[in-house]
Amino acid sequence: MTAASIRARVRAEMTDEIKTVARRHLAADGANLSLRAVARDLGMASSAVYRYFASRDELLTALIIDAYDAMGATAEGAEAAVDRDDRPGRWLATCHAVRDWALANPHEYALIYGSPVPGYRAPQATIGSAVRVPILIGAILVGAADDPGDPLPRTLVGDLTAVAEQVAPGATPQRMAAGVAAWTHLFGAVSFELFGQYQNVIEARREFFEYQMHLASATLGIASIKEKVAR
Amino acid sequence: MTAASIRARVRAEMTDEIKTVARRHLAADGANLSLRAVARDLGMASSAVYRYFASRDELLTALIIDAYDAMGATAEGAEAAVDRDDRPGRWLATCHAVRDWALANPHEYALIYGSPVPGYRAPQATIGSAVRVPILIGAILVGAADDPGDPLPRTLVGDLTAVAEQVAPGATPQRMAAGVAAWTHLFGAVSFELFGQYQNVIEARREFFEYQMHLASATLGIASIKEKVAR
DNA sequence: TGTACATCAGTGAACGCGCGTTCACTGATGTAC
DNA sequence: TGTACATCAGTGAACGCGCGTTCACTGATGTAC
Repeated sequence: MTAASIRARVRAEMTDEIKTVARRHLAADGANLSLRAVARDLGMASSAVYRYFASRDELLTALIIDAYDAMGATAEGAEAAVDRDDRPGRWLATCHAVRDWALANPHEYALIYGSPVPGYRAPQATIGSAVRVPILIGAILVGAADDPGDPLPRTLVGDLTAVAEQVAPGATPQRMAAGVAAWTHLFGAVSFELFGQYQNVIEARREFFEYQMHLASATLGIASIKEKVAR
Repeated sequence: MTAASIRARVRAEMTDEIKTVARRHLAADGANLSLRAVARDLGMASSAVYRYFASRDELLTALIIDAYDAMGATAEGAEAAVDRDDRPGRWLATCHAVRDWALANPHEYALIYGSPVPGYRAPQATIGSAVRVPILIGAILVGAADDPGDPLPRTLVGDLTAVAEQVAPGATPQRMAAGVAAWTHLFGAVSFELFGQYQNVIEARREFFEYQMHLASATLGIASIKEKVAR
């Protein structure tokens, strides 16, 4: 029995090692990652990798799930460290955690938020991990003061009620719309920075990001910390 | 002399044909476009393509410039059709033009706004075309009413003054910051829609996009058409 | 505790394919006199 | 208008490389009695 569990642990370690090397290769090859190159780096025959992953796509899927989970965990940790009543603080902490993780792991970020890999279809299994940051944002906006912005058009109420059920039970559809917009803006900003659109445009990247996410929090309707005091 | 110009025209047509076929291939291969496959589709030897493009990268560059120009031209056309005094209308027309073009040409969009192609570095020559939409947005916000949002931190004034000089001479740094934020949000929204992040989240895509860009225009400080009346 | 068998990790060769780029060449089209 | 030469588009073979996946296999490690 111990023997079996040792075998299992060794197997898990080898699996991790393959993923680690594969992550390194993302930098050079992007999403058209080469199994053979990974095996070469590990000093093993390319066929041996098939003991651990049934195909290249399965390895890619594992990397994608790991990336979502790593980003999600970092964001959750940063957000949890902020006073529960300080919604703007929680929002900004989440934003910075996402951006910091992306800057530290640009190729993994590109894997999950870049252009889709041609010929690759993400399986359902990735969703649970992909949704961690959205859920975090949802939690921040539930129960905040009045709905922000102009009223939500009738055509959108259905969609956003459904989203709220999944991600932020109790949020109004209108605030949920602001949440999805803020989520979109957040990842738009990180992608622009990482994908080079700010080159020769913005130098004070972190400051501009913070200012931008501050503007977004106004749209979210949680801009002022005074809300806390007022209650 | 006519003979020479015929030769030049035939050459230009062949160049276009190669690019057209290459654009078709973007769908299948993404940015790791295959010269040989393009040549095969054209019924010519792969070496013949080298009469027209010195390398695969040069073909890619041509496609990138064309894509920026096509998107820029569409956006300019749509924006020009709106009453000059109607800033929100001009902004929304620009947004919809960008989105419509992206939906109609998803792989070209991915080429210019997706993850960078590994090993490819865009030459300076692309900048002029890349900047057409930013310039359009700049023109919309120049001369609008008061600065929107909270004051711009001192650390950002330099960057945004420089941007304004390039893209919207006369705009204040603070409004320019709102402009860059809106630009970021616009392309963030289009990328999320195209890259599949709204799958099973938002069904009424066009309506949500419009609502989102309407929220963004509030941040831009041009939300209300009343501004026009007030003057 | 010792032995027979089953499981598993890893090998190395092979299949069948694709790629970008170069090079010597042919033949048609243009240019200059 | 006719001829000699230069330019250019396109060919086809070759170089040297890489890829994902399969398959029969060896040898070590575990399991059951």
